Amino acid sequence: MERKEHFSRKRAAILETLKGTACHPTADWVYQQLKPQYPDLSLGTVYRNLKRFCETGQAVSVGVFDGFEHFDGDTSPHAHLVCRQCGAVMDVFGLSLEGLGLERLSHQMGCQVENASLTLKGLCPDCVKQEKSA
Amino acid sequence: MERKEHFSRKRAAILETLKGTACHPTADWVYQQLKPQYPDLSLGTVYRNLKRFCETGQAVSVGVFDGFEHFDGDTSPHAHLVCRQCGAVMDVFGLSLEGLGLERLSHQMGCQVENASLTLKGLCPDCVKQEKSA
DNA sequence: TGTAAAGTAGTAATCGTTATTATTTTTTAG
DNA sequence: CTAAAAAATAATAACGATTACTACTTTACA
Repeated sequence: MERKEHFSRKRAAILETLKGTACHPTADWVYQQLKPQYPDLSLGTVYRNLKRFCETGQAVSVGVFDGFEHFDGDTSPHAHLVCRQCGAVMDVFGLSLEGLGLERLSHQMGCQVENASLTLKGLCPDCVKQEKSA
Repeated sequence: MERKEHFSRKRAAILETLKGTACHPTADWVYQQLKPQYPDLSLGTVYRNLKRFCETGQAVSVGVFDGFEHFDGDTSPHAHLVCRQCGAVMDVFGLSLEGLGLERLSHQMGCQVENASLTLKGLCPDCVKQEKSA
């Protein structure tokens, strides 16, 4: 009596595209990437599957920036940098939240912390260069 | 030849409401709070002023959760806990990002970090209690 | 293959947010 | 104390990312 997943070709392609990029794409970006290969792909399908991946833990939402939700196929804990100039979202590794004392704090507050996300805002390397040369 | 700000009564009331609550409200929440006292208040005015406060540094956006942008009148650096059960957004003080080495990292990456926000997800104290008693 | 469950395409609907325009409020000059 | 200019607002329409819906297609499995 258990639900059986029908793993479609398009679902696989969406997940593969998400896992294969480091650009933390929006639903529309994934859609545009796959459209040439799957001309009858529907944008709704991309939205539905991205949402599903987040629920099943195969992906995470990085957040909503400038009105667009960005996704990440890398579910390992790491931070992100959002560029205020070009809107790019980049991985930032090497910032461990282990030493912050989250466990002790959640015990003190009486809450339950299941996830911690660190988001930096500023300028990406490319936009830093452009600003210097200007 | 400089622009002069006309500080209206409603703008002051919106900022006061935002500064006077710890609930990290949405635009609509602020609107509902002020509606009894200002019956002709327009929701657009609340949106416009909240956006303006963020631009002028009088407030910050905590992020978009479940489709609603949440604001905070406390611009001092601190983290937030978003409850997945009831949607509440709470302040979390006592988590300093000073020791993470952001400066060294931004120098290594060649980027420019202007802001760092830490957002925790899980259960707020109230929902932890409810879950225990269930 | 055949059948039922799951998935998708195409389109309409939803709804938080923003833009627009006429009107009102605020500032400041005379 | 007026009055004109600048800024702000109310009311409404428009926008656009996301979701819902329905008929059709694909997948899993006997």
